[in-house]
Amino acid sequence: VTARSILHIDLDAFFVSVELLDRPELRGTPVVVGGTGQRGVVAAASYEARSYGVHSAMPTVTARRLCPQATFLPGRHSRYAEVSSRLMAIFRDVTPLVEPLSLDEAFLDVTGSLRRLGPAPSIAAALRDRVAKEEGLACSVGVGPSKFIAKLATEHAKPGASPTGPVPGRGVFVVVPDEVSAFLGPLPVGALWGVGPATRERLARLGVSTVGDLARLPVDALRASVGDAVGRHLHALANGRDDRPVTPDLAPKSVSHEETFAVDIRSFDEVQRELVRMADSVAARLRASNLRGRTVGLKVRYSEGFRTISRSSTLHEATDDGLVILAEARRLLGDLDLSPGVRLVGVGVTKLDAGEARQLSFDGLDQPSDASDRRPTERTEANRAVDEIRRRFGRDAIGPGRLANDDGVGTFEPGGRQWGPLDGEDQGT
DNA sequence: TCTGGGGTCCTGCTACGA
DNA sequence: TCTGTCGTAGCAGGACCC
Repeated sequence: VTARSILHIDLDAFFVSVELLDRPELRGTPVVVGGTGQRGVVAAASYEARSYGVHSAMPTVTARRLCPQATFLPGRHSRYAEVSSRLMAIFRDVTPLVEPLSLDEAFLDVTGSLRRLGPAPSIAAALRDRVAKEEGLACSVGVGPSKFIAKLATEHAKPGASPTGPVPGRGVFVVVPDEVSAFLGPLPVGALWGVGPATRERLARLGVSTVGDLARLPVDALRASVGDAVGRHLHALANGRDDRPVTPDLAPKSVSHEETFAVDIRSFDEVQRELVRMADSVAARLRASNLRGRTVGLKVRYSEGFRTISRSSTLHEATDDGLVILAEARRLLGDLDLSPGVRLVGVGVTKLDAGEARQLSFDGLDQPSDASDRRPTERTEANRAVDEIRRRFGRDAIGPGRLANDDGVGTFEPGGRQWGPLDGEDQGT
């Protein structure tokens, strides 16, 4: 078996770097992209902002306290997606085996490209040059014999931040097969993909703090502590075993939309109104991806204790119709007590199937669909028309009647992604 | 204190049929 | 017919990732 050559590419402070392309005057200053309201979190921070202790997932309120002079930007998901698709195209020039992990990260299996393009570290360096030249963006690349080693290697390639300012990174970091154990051994267990605070705490109770400690632990002790599947997986990783292939075109397994409100909601009517918007958004995205889902899920998070509950149920057949999803979400909402104050509501769909071409025969026209009295093919036609109108005139051009104002104008915003709620006064029109 | 949004995967429980 | 067991599916919740 010949060793594989896997690259893991990670764009440096991606969202911020894209913003700087459009606002070069902010270069070299602290910039934070993320929710701008009271309940948002940081999605990305420039290395200048990181020197003040700001990091992603930190509440924006905390970031403002640590670095009040930073420029806070709300984030433009569609712009990042557009740049990301060009980056992925560059990666696919090197190999068709590109597995995007997110907008700013991907695995590349270049094993089959070595004869044509040279050794993996040279491919990595060439890719960095191309991304810099064509997109004006910096990225870091990890090279290793497996996905997991390549990903860890990237951490050693990235820039950093110290209290005195940004620290340049190596750009490319290579771990060759012979060096895997020496590379892994001293790393903290938290460096392993899949070890978060909860698992780290359990491992600490077993006296495990480094990957080397974990590798020496009997697999059965590990399974007893963290569960069967997780235990086996971590034991293999700690011993440098990871044969997961780089898989392009992974099909999505769920589609969801959730929102945290700037101010808690207590009324049933308000929650219902949000459900209309979210079900519409999820359905539109399903149709855009030619998918349909069978299990509908509802998520409600209370402010009190940050407690989250979820309810789900499985339909007789898969759907991409907002009304069907809405009806099920409403049923799941049922008699939940909303009086403590709801900070987040979400609607999602799982158990996805490819939405095969619709049967346009007259079969089944006599039965009403689950959610409305209208006939299924009529609903399909209506949904198609809505999708077409939105494609031509924008997302706000048409939407569920319940979301319209008295004058018939609505802010439907079905698919917009945000990084936290807007400030109260900006929300809802 | 404060903790987004969109995901994946795993676990524990229950119900159910063979 | 009753009882235990096993595999599987559905569901709720949690951990984790970027």
